[in-house]
Amino acid sequence: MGFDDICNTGLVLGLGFSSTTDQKSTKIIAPLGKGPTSLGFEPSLTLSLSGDRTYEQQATKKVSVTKPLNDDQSADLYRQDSAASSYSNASVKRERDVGSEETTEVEKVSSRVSDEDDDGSNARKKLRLTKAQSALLEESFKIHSTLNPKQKQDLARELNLRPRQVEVWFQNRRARTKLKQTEVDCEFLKKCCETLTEENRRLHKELQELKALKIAQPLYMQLPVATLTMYPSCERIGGVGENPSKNPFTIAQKPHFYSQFTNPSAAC
DNA sequence: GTCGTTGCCCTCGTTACTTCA
DNA sequence: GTTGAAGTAACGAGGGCAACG
Repeated sequence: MGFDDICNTGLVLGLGFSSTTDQKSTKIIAPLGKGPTSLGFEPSLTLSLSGDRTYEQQATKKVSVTKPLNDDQSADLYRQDSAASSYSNASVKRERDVGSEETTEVEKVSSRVSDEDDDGSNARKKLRLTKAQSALLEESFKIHSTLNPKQKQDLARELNLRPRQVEVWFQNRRARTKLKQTEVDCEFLKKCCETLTEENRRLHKELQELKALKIAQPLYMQLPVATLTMYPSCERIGGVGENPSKNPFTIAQKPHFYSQFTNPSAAC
């Protein structure tokens, strides 16, 4: 007896993925309003992820980037800053130290970097931002995950950092945020997978029980309908209540030809 | 209107450095 | 003091978009 036999019993076990599946048996709600949008699918059974863009900056990215370019003031500021640079390399050109003239004692680290810049050494510089700097950057990030040139300039001036440093910090911050969100999404999907696996296992077990019941009781020995116990899942699959005529268990609802031999207590 | 170029910014992946257990 | 892991600043590559000629 194989799977085909199961199918021949007239019992139907439905467990699959569909975007419109009635999912009342498993109620999993995304813990976050944000979903794993990086994945190209939505587990349909209960993983009705919102589909909201996880990172709103995706939508606002170009706005925040391009809009300021239309702002003559900020664009001029940026161009002015660019013009002040004597570097030709694009990446180096960004390394403008606009705030170096306002160095304070708080920013000794960044000052050190500026000094090294003056050396012209090509060694990679790495500084640790002060707590105050990090706090202000975080504060700004909460408000805007991306910065327009003017905001960048202002923030850099306020922090006594180069605009490029602010820019890099925001880039890295976005990356870290995305990474964290991905990890959260991953955990969520793992839990969903476990739940679905468990549900699948349970339904298979249920099916086996029903199958065994079917075998134990030949057709002419079917129990009267009143004695049948309908499993909740079967009710769902069978559509009981919607249209009784489509009930897969209707065979016992009609008086059977051999009903006089029916023995509810027959165990074999 | 279309095309090529330029400039800017982005993400992604990586490297290098710092901090901490 | 050493070491490995984690965190993170910095970088380069590649791509998208807008402005311009």
